[in-house]
Amino acid sequence: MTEGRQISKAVISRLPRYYRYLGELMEEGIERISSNELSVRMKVTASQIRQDLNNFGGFGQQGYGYNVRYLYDEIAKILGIDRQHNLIIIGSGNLGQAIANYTNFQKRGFLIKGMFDIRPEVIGREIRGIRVRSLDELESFLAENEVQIATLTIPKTEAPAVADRLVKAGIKAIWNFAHTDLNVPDDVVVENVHLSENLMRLSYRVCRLQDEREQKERKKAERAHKTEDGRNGKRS
Amino acid sequence: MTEGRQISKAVISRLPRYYRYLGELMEEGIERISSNELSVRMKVTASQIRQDLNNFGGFGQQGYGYNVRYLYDEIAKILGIDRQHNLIIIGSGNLGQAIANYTNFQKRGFLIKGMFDIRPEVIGREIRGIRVRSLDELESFLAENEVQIATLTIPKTEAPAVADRLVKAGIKAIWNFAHTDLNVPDDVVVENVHLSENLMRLSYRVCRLQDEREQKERKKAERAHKTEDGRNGKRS
DNA sequence: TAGATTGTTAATCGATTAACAATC
DNA sequence: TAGATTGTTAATCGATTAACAATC
Repeated sequence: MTEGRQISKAVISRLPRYYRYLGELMEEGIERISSNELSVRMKVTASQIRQDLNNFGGFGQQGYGYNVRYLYDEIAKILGIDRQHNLIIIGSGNLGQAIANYTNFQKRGFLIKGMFDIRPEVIGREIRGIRVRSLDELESFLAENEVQIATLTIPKTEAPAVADRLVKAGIKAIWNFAHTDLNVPDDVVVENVHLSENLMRLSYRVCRLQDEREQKERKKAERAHKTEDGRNGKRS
Repeated sequence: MTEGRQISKAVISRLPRYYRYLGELMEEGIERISSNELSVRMKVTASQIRQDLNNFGGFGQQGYGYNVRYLYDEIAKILGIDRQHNLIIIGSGNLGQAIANYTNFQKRGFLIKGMFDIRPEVIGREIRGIRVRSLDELESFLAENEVQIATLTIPKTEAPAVADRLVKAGIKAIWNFAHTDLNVPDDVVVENVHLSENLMRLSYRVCRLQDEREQKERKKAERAHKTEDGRNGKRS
């Protein structure tokens, strides 16, 4: 991995997708692939693939292409999913449970060490063998357990205060599902999953497509109308 | 709204965030705001805000700024969240339930018309007053009900086949939570929420920050070592 | 060796920021 | 009117694509 200059955010956000496709190739038993073949599958340019990968070093071989397994492992290293990440989930509602139940995360080295909630009726319950603790225990738990990542699946009203507590307790990263932005120091990573914003983008695109369809139909109707006129009036 | 040329994806993806901040301003009772004030709150440049908004027309007024309420409503129109969107949820697991239970979506005009599953033990259950139907009923349900959007909260193995059925049944948009890409015709919108990819980006950033910290400490240790040498050896 | 395909430089394209005239 | 702030053009910056020499 070439040290030094910053790698652009756009490149990073594409890496997990490369990783996913390489995983699928491995499942298909494909051992090598050229940037061109991969570009067809992924619907991106071969140039972009080569450019992206060369940010981290030469993983390919001229005249051969890329070794699928090797590239897969290298990307895992870059993304840090070869290491173990300990995480806690704050908010044991449906979303928190969905994450706790998604076994692929544990497979990728993301280990759920604890779950927290403020609702008395859920505290003490077990979800996939993880006990739901009272949020009061947050600080003492973090003092005793090494945890890097906190998942925030709580209402937006509670999120900023909890985020502050997490930062004070030394958490390194927050995976934020609350519908609000969090203010944290520079050395704390926040990755937002704003589902409602995602749904609005979907809405925009649906509406634009609908508008297009309607416009097309209007034009069609207009043309039909003109032909009608032509029939009744004079023809050139 | 100025018709014509395509608006860039980057602009669209920022609109929901503007919308969120404008909503908060309204709650605070703020009636007008300048691009500069807003830029401070949102941590973007004022130039970008003005440039973004002017893609859709002049919503502001020189010497005054923007009327919060007016801008809020205009963005809602652009995003199409002033209209009603009917949706179904396919997969009634934790993630599907989380979406069904998130009342803000209904508030924004996204109405959940039905839920579907293949697991016999959940079919017939009610979630927030919505009955979980067998996936076998999908086509007949869509024939009888006007539904634009389908939310896919099912395993990646099932997703492509279900997506095909949805497209055939005339669905206009898929909100895809399955960890796979879907192949659909051009006139069907897909918005992906790939949580595992999001988590990998988080992992990358955590690791880079950790590496930085470690490097700093190493340098510090080196410096300390040199000083040590200096003490024992000669000083200039 | 010849053919294939990478790694990398150069060219293009698009998005962001700066600047300022228009105007409320 | 003077001051403020937009709308918009121009300048800069960054990301994507094309091209090709290097090399397996």
